[in-house]
Amino acid sequence: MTNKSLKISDIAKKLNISSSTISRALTNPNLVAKKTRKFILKEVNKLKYIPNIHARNLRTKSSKTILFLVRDIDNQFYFEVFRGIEKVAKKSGYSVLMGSTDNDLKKEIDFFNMVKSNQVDGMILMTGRLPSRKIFSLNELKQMPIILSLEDIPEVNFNSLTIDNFQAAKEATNYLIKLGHEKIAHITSPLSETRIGILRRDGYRDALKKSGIKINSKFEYIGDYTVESGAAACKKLFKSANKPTAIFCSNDEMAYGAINQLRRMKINVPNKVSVIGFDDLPMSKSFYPPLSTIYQPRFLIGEKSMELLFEKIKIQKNKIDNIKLKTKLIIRDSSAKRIK
Amino acid sequence: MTNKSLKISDIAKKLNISSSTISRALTNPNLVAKKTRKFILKEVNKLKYIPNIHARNLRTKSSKTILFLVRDIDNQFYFEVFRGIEKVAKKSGYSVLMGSTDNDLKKEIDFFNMVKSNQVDGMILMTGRLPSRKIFSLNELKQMPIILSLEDIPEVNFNSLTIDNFQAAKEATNYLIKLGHEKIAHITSPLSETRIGILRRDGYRDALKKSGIKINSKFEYIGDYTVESGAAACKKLFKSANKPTAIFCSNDEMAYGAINQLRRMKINVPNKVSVIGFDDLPMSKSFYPPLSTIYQPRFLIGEKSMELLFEKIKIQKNKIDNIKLKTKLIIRDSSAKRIK
DNA sequence: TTGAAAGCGGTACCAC
DNA sequence: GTGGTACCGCTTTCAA
Repeated sequence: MTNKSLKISDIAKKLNISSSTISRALTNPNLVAKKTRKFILKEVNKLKYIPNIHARNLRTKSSKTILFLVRDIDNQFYFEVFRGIEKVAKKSGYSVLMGSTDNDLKKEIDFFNMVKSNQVDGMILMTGRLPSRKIFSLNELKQMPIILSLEDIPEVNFNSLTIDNFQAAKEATNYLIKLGHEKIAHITSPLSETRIGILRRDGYRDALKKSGIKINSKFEYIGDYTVESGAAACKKLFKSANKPTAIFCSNDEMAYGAINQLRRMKINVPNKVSVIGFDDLPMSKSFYPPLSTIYQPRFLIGEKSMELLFEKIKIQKNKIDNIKLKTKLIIRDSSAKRIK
Repeated sequence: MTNKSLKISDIAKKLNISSSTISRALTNPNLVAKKTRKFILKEVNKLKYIPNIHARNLRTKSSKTILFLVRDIDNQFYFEVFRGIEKVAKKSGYSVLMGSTDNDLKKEIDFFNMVKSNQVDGMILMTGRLPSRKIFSLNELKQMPIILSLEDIPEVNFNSLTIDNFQAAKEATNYLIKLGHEKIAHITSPLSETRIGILRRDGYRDALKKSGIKINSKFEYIGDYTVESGAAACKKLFKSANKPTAIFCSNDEMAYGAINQLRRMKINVPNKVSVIGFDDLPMSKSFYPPLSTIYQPRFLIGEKSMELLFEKIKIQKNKIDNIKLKTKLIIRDSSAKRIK
């Protein structure tokens, strides 16, 4: 671990050229005569020089790094989003880091401080919440190079990218109705923390209402996005005398849990009960039965979020247009016509 | 995005105390008189001062950050490992970043350069390979604060932590034999890239041999860790006249694929065919049927890897003891007695 | 226990 | 197009 690491001044001395020129040759090649540049780059490569990033960042007050902050890093959903972000970021020479709050308030504040202290140049937030106003004022937050992605926080009128959750849920429910189902249950997202759950539930309710189906609160089970809650929901729903013939779940994982539980109870999916999810996780197409679900354009979500962030970094304020993306209903084998 | 960010000298001026003392109060409190310290910290908190990490890192030549490098960041396997690493790292005030090579050589070299240039203080490698000797000499690599985790590269005698893959595979196969199976197929890891696949296959073969079962190369299918390859394997295995009654898969995902394919072919698991995986991913216990598999102590793997790394950072050389961890066979519902 | 000052390794301004 | 030099913000000697 001997760290006699090479610096610009070493190369400068060796080549009898000023540090400034070396630096320029490395970061602004077109400011340097072609001949000099070639001469320098040749030596730099030969010596395998690596710039000290801390020195550079200190001087430029920029790290060319952006942070993608999520609630739980192990959720399969995020990776394609990450790749979308990375693709756009890379084009401008930025790297992307992924951070996870794990519902830890302290961690969350640390990440925001990374933005505040310029340790990263910006942040894409998918956690659906902001730190307390006691830590950062709303005004301060709005000034920061941050984009809200997927989970909007409308009260604060922050730059954001969302999908149309209401419409997507409505479409899924309408599809079930078209299949002949009337007793349609819904396993929701956790409803208190984020708005997404409410929007999807309202989409579900709206579809029922518009089709003249009475909303039955017994058919709404408040889930928490886990496989286990999907299973628990089914246990409860099918204990009752009035059993649903279809279930719309607010994410795929709960749909997995629901289907597994139905199987344990010897209730066939989709013949007896249709199940439909939300997200279209990678697993869903190889699940058994392959899961009907709402596809969210994850890669695009990442790309567009990053574009928004770049825009915000550039214009340094909060006045850019927000974006709302469309989803798509994917029909596979977990849903079928109601057999009367 | 106005960045009038506060610095130590600002506080120094305001408090009429030298910057040195402020810095000490923040990083070496016991070098500062209690009274002064309290006075300083009170102001620091009030002003919400955040140290400039680039300046600090530049000065100390250490970032208190370590890198966890994997091949594909979206593999569920890694997260608990990550948490184990993080737990140990945190105790010493270190943060952990996770990086993914995505099989991109350039990316890989970049990550190694992060270590070389002190951008991170060390690295835990789970990619099972080192960059070409043309980029880094073997000697240079060995000097670097890097630990090989899970995927050893024995030719280079690098510090490493592994699990006993041979033994684990043998145990899984023996268990199937004990259930009365003799026609046991094996879906392997990709065999050319890493040693793990070979070790597991050899463990499988050894179990058969020791039980007097003839090794049948037709029963060995070379997989690639994906769900799809598990399904493809089954398609092929069950087209033949000589069908296996049990399958040992080199990871859980291929087991998922195998089970789904068997179901499509109306072959009941576990009544007709037993399937056993390797890894015990979070999904496996809620899979249908719940998957029998080899549990790898992921959290412990993370903790121990980080401890090894700290040791290596401390003693600055490659002479620490390597570690080999034990696995555990988890029996669930995807395996059963052979029905004759 | 505290302060002054040097310096980490780059970049960017200014002059030529 | 190139060089000299100040400076980014922190830590760490050294001296008091």
